[in-house]
Amino acid sequence: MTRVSLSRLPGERVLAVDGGSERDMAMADLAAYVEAREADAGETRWAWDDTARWYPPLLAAGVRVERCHDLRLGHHLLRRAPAVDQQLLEGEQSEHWDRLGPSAPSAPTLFSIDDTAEHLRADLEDARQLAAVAASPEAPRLGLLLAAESSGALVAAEMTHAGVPWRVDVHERLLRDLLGPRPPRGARPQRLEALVAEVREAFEAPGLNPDSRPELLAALRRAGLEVADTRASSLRVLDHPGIEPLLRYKQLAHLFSTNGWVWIDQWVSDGRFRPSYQPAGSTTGRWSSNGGGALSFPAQVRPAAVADEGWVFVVADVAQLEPRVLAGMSGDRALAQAARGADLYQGMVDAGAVASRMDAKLGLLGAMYGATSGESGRMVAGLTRRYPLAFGLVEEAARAGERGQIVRTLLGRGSPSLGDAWDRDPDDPPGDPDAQARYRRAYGRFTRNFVVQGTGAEWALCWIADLRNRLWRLGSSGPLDARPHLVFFLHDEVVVHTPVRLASAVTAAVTEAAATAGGLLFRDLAIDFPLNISTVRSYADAGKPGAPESAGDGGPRA
DNA sequence: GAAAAAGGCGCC
DNA sequence: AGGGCGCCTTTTTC
Repeated sequence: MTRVSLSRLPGERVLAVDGGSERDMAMADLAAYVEAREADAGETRWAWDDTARWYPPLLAAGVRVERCHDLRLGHHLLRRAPAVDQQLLEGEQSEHWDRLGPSAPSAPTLFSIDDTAEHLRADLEDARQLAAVAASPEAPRLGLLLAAESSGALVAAEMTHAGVPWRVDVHERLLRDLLGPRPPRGARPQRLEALVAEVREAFEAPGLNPDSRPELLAALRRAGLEVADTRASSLRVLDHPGIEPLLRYKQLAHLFSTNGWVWIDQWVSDGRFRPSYQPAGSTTGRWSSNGGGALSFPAQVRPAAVADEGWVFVVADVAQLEPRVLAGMSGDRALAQAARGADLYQGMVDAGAVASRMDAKLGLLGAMYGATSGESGRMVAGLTRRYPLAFGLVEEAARAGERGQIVRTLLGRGSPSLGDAWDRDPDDPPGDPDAQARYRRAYGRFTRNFVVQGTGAEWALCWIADLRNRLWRLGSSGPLDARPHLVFFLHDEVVVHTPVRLASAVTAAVTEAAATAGGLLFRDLAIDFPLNISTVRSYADAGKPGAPESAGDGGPRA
């Protein structure tokens, strides 16, 4: 494996450092240089400051990169990793790496807005990170985590580049059916306007703006309805003729503002929905999204995600990812046994641990989220005796958090400190013992969930990293644009866009990648990660039993 | 008048 | 007194 670090130099130039040799080239020659090295051996690992800055222009030039080391992600991760000697990360320019945030998705990628990032020496930081990992007692796990994180960054850039196939005509028909024709800028669609009229009439409140909470609350109270807030769940239980149109209004208004015509204009181009992903954007290591709303891909508009002609989606999600991860990381063989099979909760019932599936779910979710009362809290107590290792692990993580200690994921990602979380709530001074105790308990719930959610994110990273490699090999005989590729990923779910003839091979690849991820994380303790997999023409049809590729997309096709 | 906060909803 | 996010609108704050 050859490591080549790439640094940006002033004046549109790039410095490539390969072992002892340095090469200074024009930015315009970069794609050809990278392509040549990739074609040559495929044994190069590129080390660069930020995949989101380097990779999109390479992809645009038709260059695919096999593997990389994302120094920004690596630095951020190692800085918070308890098993890393922090002194090894310090040195020339290290404070710049400390300050490096994610690059803006819309920023021009070839021209930096951040001057300091322009002069960062990637080779210096790369050497520090390698030394820091090598010196750690957890070097193998940290190495795996950095590799997975960097692969994830490649996946993110590739998914934005490829985009989710999007039928604007299907989406617009859906909007028209529900809302009416597209209204002029600033106006409500016909159907919404009609519902507003209904609501105003029912509450005898002419001029009421249902989007205004104070106005709406006042109108509800005038009608004799005692309600503390205007949430749909609070309104649903009320008995008044105005409630039904109001709920309908809220639902459609949300569709209109969040995934309406404006959203199409902004996020769909050339028949592709291109959200922006931010790997490790959440402190637990989960991805976040800073454009397009990839984290809430509403079911309402999924019918518009339709595979190209002759192509299909293979959609896969993991059943009960986090409980399975908890079984693996705690080494709880009883819970691992319950996880053998498609339904972990049913496995717990079959083992006689709980009376019903619902109890099993309540207990496990309560343990992972920190429920203290109610049905969920009671189930936790009973299940702790049955699964002491698994429940003990999250309990210990919560105690550590309450003591103000850092916790870590299986591969070594550290949680943010209690102090770092303070600044979210600056008017909550440490002086008030009551407030402080509340805050510590809240932090304990966070650390409790952190270890499971974070390790779940690590499993998912390993999954998509391995899947990416498998998909590439699957399509190696065909031309670039005929290869199966990932188009969407969200925590425990993937969508692969593939030519029909490769769909069954993709299904196998997704399954094998899940097994690989489990093996990487949990080694000897075998944990099952069963997938729900559908092959569909439209994303909306995924997960429906007995909805094969023949299921329609609603579109007019021959 | 712009920025920040808050309420609400969507996803896992 | 259940974790993590983003985004939209209105309201509040500076």
